[in-house]
Amino acid sequence: MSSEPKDLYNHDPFQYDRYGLGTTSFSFSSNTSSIDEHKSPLVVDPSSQTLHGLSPPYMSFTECLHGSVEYNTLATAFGLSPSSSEVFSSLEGDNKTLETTRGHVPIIGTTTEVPVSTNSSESSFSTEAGNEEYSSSSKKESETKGCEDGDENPNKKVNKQKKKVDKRQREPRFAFMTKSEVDHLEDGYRWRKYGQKAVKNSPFPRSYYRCTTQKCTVKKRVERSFQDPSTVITTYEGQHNHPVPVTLRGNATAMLSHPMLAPTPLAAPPPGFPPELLAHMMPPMNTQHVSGGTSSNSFAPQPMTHFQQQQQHLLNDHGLLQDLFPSLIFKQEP
DNA sequence: CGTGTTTGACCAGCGC
DNA sequence: GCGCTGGTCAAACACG
Repeated sequence: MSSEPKDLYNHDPFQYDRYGLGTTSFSFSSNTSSIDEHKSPLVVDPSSQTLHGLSPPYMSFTECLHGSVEYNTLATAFGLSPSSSEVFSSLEGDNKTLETTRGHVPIIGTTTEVPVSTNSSESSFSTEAGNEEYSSSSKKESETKGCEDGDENPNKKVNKQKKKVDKRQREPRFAFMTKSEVDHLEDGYRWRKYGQKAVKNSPFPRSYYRCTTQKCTVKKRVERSFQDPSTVITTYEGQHNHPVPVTLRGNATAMLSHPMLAPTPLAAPPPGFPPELLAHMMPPMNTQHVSGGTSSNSFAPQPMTHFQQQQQHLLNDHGLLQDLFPSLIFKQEP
């Protein structure tokens, strides 16, 4: 952790791991139609302590995942299984570190020690299921529509804001936590910071970023856990509708950053999934140990797009991932 | 000059 | 209704 942030910033997330700084926790959070817009999917961090197995209440879950990132484990993690819910529901009482005033998203699963690097990576997944339709309860949107047709609103700000809001749709959100001294982790995409706000009960501000690619509405929030300042919580919202900018040092990050490289048979993270997370997810994802269990998994089976299939095919055929991450375990073939 | 950051202001939603 | 907070805007600014 004594490395220089600047240096780190210029490296891809995988290198964080190599440098021993990339302990990452993840939290998926697809919006549900029932989720209020203000129910931030932000990870409610059980804190790194939990993730590090220092907190007894969560040990069972961690234990269960520890050393065995079975696919069904992930399935459980993503599947809103009762056990998981129980585990993390307790977090709410214990720790409101990252709980927003408008709501929070419990972490419903964890996985640890994905063999990405020599360092153990510890991850936690969280999701709120479903995201098919945008709840009409979104006041912003409804209002926008209401004002859309006839407004020569003198207030330009309001006008533009409404326009933007009008475009806004229910986007899948997910978050992950990373042990890093760098706030804004390089994930392959180009981001433009459009805001920063002080976070209640936290000395660390929250930064708002937007993908700079035209037509891409993906946003992300970055904040630092005040309980564990070494932990950065990044929340992504939306899906990239474009490839990763090619300028990316030509490394694996660029490829893995591709929005379409995230799909998995069971628990597909939203497209636009950060490579950092993918680095952790890939192995289990490619593992075909899909336990039949969680068919009710609400996070699941996003049908692959044509492009996704192409990418998947490419990876499988040429073993690109294996080449890039020889340390990863791929069980794609029997 | 283009791109990205900073920062104060504004708006909307929620809880009391 | 009011205050608080999250989220966003946009002008000013910085930088290569």
